[in-house]
Amino acid sequence: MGEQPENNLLRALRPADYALLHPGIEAQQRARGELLYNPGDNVEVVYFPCGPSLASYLVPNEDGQEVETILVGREGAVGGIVSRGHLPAYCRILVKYPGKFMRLRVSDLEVAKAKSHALARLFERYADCLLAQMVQSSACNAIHSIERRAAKWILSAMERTGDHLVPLTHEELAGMLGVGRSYTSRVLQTFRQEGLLETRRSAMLVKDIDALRARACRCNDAVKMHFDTVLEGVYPAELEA
Amino acid sequence: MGEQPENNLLRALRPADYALLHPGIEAQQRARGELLYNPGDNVEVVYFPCGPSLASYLVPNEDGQEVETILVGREGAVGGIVSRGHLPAYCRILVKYPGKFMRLRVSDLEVAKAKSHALARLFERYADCLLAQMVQSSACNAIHSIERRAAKWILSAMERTGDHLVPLTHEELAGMLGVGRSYTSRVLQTFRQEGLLETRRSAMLVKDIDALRARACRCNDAVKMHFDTVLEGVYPAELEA
DNA sequence: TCGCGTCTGTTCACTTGTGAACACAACTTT
DNA sequence: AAAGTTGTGTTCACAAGTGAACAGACGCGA
Repeated sequence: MGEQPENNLLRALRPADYALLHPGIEAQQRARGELLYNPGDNVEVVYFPCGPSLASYLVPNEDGQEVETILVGREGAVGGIVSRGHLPAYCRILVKYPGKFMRLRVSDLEVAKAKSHALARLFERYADCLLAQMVQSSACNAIHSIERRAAKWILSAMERTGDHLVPLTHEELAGMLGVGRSYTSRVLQTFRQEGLLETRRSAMLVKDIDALRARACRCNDAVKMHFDTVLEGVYPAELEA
Repeated sequence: MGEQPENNLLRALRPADYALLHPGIEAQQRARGELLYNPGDNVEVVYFPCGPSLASYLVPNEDGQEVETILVGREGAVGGIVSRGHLPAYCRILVKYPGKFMRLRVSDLEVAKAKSHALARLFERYADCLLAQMVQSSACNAIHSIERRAAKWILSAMERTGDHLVPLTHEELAGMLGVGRSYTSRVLQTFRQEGLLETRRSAMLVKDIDALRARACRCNDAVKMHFDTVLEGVYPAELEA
């Protein structure tokens, strides 16, 4: 595994630091819906989504419903980022968009952090961004309409996978947002009528990104700015988006 | 400052570890509404709320509105918990309930962490709880009614300050939840009619905690369980609540 | 004790979102 | 090609929440 993986955190490492993660780090293919952690699991492995892969944090609710809080793609990683492992996971985390993930034992990562200050700092910075993402998500859920949140969600899925076709049923989207399915369909209908997107079975095809952005809340932008500030000069420039 | 402060994190430290925080750590009195950090500030100081003091994370919105995401009381601390300092703050944090705060430079705390593994572990564990709190808040805002969230908020303020009288205007409560004031008044009216609480000017007096708990969502309990699990045997037993 | 600013209770017309329901379309399996 | 399963579009009666409005209550300062 000498070549650069398509993950911003890993690419931000200098070769010497990246070398510290070998031979423990390895690429894995993960299918849609696959579980990475369940609440209560001991977190012993960290996953780095590569390319278009996406992971999703889900919070189980008392009545069995699950709500998504954040998406993590190539800009980050999941598993022991804050806890540094060996603590029970609070959320369920699953693969929302299938593809390649780099996988590493948390304990190996901690050993590497102890050896390289720069590596440790990078993960601290990312952890701070993760917190920002969650705080923003909390505020967003409190005050933004379903329409704005739906638009935000579609955009962020699209931007991270780099594909205008977002594979997602109305039901799933509704579940992510924690809202009713029929209303989601209605929102999508208005988007469709205004030419923002087309709907396919189990997917939607974004036609007019700018117009869709205008309907979405700005929460993602706020978080992206924090990523830029905190990881400025850490991520290689061409990956900053 | 030899005596034990009324903060769970600090009390969980063995004397030798607590000694590492001296002489940098000092007690301060902070007034209601005082600002601890603004977005973009460099976080150079960590505050430990003592006794009934409360700090609150606020996320500014594009239209100037601010939404609260979490409250932090004697169970925790604010400032550089995850970022470890020298990164710009993402949220505004202010004093929601006045009182004593222990104050320490983040850099001094980091030096102490480097000297004591147990101390470092304690803060890692708390950081993980903080994340859990935020994730839960996000989910809660997405799916729980204003009534349930209002009840939750009042309970958690009450439990942390240990006083049945919660000083808070309807306007403030509405602001915290990110909702309209008039609806908040209506919710409080029904609580009052059912004998759950009485309303005073700029305050509410909780009369029937159990009944109020029944109207609140269980989000706080879920988070509390995580605190118990993660900090089990770390916090002294008598402080675990 | 008077006046003023703030907080409260309540109303009203309106928007947003719910949840169940049902016909139909699109894929899958055999 | 038939049967079954899953997703879609749409309706409907209803619940939850908004935001402006206003009268009056409270408590402070002069």
